[in-house]
Amino acid sequence: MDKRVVRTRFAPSPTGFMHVGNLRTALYEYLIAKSQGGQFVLRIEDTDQERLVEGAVQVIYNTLAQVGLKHDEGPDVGGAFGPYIQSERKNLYRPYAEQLVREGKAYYCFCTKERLESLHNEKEGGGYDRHCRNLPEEEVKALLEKGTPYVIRQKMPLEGSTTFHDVVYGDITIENKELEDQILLKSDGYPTYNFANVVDDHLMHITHVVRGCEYLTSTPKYNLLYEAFGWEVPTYVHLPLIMGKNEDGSVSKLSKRHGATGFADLLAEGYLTEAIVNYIALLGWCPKENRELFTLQELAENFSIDGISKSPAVFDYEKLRWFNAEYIRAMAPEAFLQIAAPYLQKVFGDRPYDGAVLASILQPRVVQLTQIPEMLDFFRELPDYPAEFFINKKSKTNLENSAEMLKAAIETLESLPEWTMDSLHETLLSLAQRMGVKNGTLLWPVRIAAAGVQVTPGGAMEILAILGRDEALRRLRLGLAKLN
RNA sequence: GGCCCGGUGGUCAAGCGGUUAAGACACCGCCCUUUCACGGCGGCUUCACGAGUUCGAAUCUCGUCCGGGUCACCA
Repeated sequence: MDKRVVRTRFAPSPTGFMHVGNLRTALYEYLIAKSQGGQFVLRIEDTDQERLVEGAVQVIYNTLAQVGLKHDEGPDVGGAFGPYIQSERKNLYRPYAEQLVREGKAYYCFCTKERLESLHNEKEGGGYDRHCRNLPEEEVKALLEKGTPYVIRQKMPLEGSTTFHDVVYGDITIENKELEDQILLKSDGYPTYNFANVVDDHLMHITHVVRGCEYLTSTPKYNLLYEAFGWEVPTYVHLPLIMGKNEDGSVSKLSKRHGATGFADLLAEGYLTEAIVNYIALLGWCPKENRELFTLQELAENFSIDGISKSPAVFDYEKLRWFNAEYIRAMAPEAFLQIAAPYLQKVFGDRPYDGAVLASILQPRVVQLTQIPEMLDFFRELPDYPAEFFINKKSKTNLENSAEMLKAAIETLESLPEWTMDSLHETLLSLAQRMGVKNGTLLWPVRIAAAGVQVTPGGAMEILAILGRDEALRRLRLGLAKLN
């Protein structure tokens, strides 16, 4: 394999839930690879047999596909370094672990979970006491022959320190005495995440290990493993965490209590895929150029590792909403109507509606698609409203002239040959002119009568157009009746 | 608690020894206007603190404080 080719991997464990933090990691991994003409690999890390979730792998495939993070290799698309699911690689890890045992860099540990637990409870922060680190060879052999369950642990150096380099955080040094003799192979024969990760990243020729910075302090263990095997250490890229704001003003790792944190949750709340991607790309990364709107393609063209920030970023739903609104406004009306269809269905049912007019009033106003039904509810059914709604100071309307306006409007509109935005527009404006009143004086009562609410998306003409002649006229007459 | 990382407005952030310390979101005001939006214009708020180094520090060093992460047969 050509060493110059950048290869990154997204290595999620299938939990059935795509947290935005994970999604951002995947995005950056993709962008780092693609911005340098590299390859992006998907690997499923399902070594925890107790946590398997049905259908979870499919969620990963679907999310990546929907977001547009196309992987070059993976369980579903194949590749030269498969299999890409760790459970299918199970037998491959043991020889590596045993190699380290032979070389004196790892050892069998027969301690029971109970012992470890009590150890944990006894002295706080104690950790494993390396009880089995120096068991006599005969004893190990005897225990092994008896079939005693065991794990394989890595022998950490007792003294000195380990320094590694991270592209975003620089050199980081950790005292070796802080490092626990971590488990490589679990008693069920599966490797631990840490071990499988190193072995697979090496075998799959991953050049850049990109992950959240919660792994920063365990990175020396990785390096020690690479060293033990004599493998080349990858480039580390640790990402700042995404935080959520708590009610008391403090922040902590973004979690459910902060609101929607899953990609699917965000979609259900009416956010667009492109807006989510654009927003999370900017959470912890800043482009050279001072701009914010990027397609995935444009992100790949502009991404560079030195723009990654060191400090944690608070997930701001307000900003996400702004991105969403921007994307909605930028859509072609047809495309907008298509994604809005399920929400429009709630309002109009099977009734036909003028899509063009609807899109024109909705697109500048909708921030989250989920707002649509509420925003348009007055179309579904005319609300019961008080006559006082007709009184508006700025439009110079009162109960008397509102009746007058409605009467005139009804008469004019009844004979309107064509019920379109253009003709409504022209007719109503010229009517106001003829009556010698400002536009608002005529249009306020018309809009109130047509909608039955004081605040509406769009103006009187749009509402009339969408309502259609019969319903529009019916509502205007109802309004007039309210004033007599 | 030990260790690790961070700290520019409420939030995301630019900045890499000399700037009037960008920009965006949010908020406030004005304009536009057919209500609400959109759009336009303007405003508000920031270098955590203290010592150094330097002619000069948001930028470099140290300390303090604050915040976060991590200490599993989870990943």
